[in-house]
Amino acid sequence: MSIRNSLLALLSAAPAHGYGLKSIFEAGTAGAWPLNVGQVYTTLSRLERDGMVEPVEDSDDDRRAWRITDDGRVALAAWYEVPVDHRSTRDELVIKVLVAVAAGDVDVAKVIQTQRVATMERLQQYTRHKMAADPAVTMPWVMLLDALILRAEAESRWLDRCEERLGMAAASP
Amino acid sequence: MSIRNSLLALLSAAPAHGYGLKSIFEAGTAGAWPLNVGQVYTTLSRLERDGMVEPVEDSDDDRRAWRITDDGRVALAAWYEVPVDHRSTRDELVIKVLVAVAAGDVDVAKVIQTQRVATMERLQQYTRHKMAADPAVTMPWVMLLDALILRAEAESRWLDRCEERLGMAAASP
DNA sequence: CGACACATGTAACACGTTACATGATTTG
DNA sequence: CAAATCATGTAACGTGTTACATGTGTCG
Repeated sequence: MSIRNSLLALLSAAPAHGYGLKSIFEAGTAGAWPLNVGQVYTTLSRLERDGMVEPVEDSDDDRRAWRITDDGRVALAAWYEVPVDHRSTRDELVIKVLVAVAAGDVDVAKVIQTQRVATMERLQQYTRHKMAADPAVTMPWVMLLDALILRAEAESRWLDRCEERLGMAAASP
Repeated sequence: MSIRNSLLALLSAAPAHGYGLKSIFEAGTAGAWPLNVGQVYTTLSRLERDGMVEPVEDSDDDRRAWRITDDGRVALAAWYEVPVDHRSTRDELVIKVLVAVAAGDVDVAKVIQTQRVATMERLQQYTRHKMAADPAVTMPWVMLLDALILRAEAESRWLDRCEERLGMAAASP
């Protein structure tokens, strides 16, 4: 629902047309998540179907502009008010490790090691980016980097802890 | 693809039937992500269509057991070998905050505050669970708790940092 | 006997993703 | 003029999710 709600959010500030929404979304998320234009149009159709947006008629323009409806604003407010809950989001790394343990026939230590190497490499990349970035750097870009760094650090710590726990379990039956 | 790959992973250890896979998956992920049985059957059909699994014929049993194929093992190995990359996964919280900033007409501080309250509450819950859990507690359950705690801590720190940055930006144009 | 776990499956739909077709406008 | 950007849209498909229909076995 992230894209759906994002479009709604961007339209709440001002009406816009499909292509514009793509640009605003990508700029606002620092280009981290490229958005296929086609998806914007399909998502807008679905939002219209659900009464969340409506076309703005303007005979002088062959582009189709969209406006958020009152129902749309209600849905948007709900998105902002209800906190994100990670328990309900399946985390692929956690699943991968837990399932590897459950399966029993997998070299979990190797999986953890592979992941950690990648995570640490990325962590260095992010840090380098942040250093290189002058204070004049854009807001979304820094905020995104912060998020990636903190997440990578947490992940690295989790991997360490998993290794410990699995080592202990292997030592004592 | 998490469920798809998880089923493949569980079948790599031993053949199993649909209902059994549901149970093993849920036990292996500490009940955190309940799996609708129907989904197991649809996913198995798709895996069969793609040549990843095949039915085990056994006339003595009216249940349908499944076995992983060689192609399935190749796909599974790829899953284990390719590290998870968070840059490609859209993080709903990050999107929400960045989009709120981009939209301009949203009380971002309030969104951050709401999220932080929820995050801190959950953090306490997790910690309590961990304390209550005797050392005899199951492996997947502790590993999952570790993951949730570390993620919540990282999230809380990120929210703090966002608040700071936004405060600074508001102070100096 | 009734409730619950075991067991299989289908139908319908949600969102997300890519590829494709098509054309106007801008800019080097 | 050619290439890039702006601009709209459709078709087809992928995974995930829920609701529904249906039946057997077991245990208190």
